[in-house]
Amino acid sequence: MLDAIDKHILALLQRDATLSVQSIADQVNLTTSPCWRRIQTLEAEGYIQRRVALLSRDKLDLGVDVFVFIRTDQHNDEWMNHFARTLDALPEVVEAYRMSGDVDYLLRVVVADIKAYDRFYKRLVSEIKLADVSSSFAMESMKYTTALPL
Amino acid sequence: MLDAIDKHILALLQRDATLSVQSIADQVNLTTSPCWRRIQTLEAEGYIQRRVALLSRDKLDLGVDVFVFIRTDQHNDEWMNHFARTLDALPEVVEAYRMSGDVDYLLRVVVADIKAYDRFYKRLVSEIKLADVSSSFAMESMKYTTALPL
DNA sequence: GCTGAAAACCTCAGGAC
DNA sequence: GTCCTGAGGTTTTCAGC
Repeated sequence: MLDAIDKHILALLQRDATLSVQSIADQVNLTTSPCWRRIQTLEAEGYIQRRVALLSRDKLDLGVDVFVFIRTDQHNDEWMNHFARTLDALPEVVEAYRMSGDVDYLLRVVVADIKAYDRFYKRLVSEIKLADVSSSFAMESMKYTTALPL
Repeated sequence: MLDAIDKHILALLQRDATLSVQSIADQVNLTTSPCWRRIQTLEAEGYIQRRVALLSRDKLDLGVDVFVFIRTDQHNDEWMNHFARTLDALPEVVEAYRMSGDVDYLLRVVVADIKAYDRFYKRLVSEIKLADVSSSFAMESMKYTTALPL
């Protein structure tokens, strides 16, 4: 299990992975050696999965979020595997969830504009058999964080 | 504007920010100096926003995603600012969008279990006046990536 | 724009307490 | 756990193409 210092280290790293071991050590009141050892352990045990760069949606002209609500009448394994592989292969799909309730799947899709979404949509429905697809556009992203609540 | 090499560099970094300048340079067929300069420029111009560590949902016992669909009858600036600040202050809210269509806002909330969601829900509705809130639980996360389609 | 090399810096691992 | 040390690697700068 994690103690308060480990949690503190994780909280710092999930906000900024460029922090040097030195500055993390300072902030959690440790010297570099034990702090470095803790980070190694957290990485080895899988608490830290990866370190990534977050890019600018604006700069890259990918300003549109579309939520796609999917209903299907297919529930066999073969179809589900095909569906999962198709989603993996589509880079515009940044999130996909199997849902409870009346909607079977929920996707978040990132595209440049409505035309780009239309192209994506056509490709999606051509590759998978879906009973019902409805799309909802986000007007504004108010919050987006990769930081988990610790 | 970005050339193919810049895009390639961004694609590599958004998958793995631990890559050394050396190894990126190799993969895009440059030497370290120009590659390093490009990365600096990409950072300075805001293409690269930040570098973060992604933590394990499983390890941290935060396995549940809840989508919260919100309708409101308040549409004035004051209410919206209060709403935005409240969402910012709630770490369980990892994403929030203002939507088109019949739902006004869509949140993704990360919690440990249903009880934790109930606590979050009570806090949310106690802090903001909302006309209608409906929650939908994800059974399974099929895809989650921070990588943008380039 | 690029190359190549040198300097500065930090990480990483070890030993002593 | 701290403190210190040093090797090794990485980042960064600089002259030259």
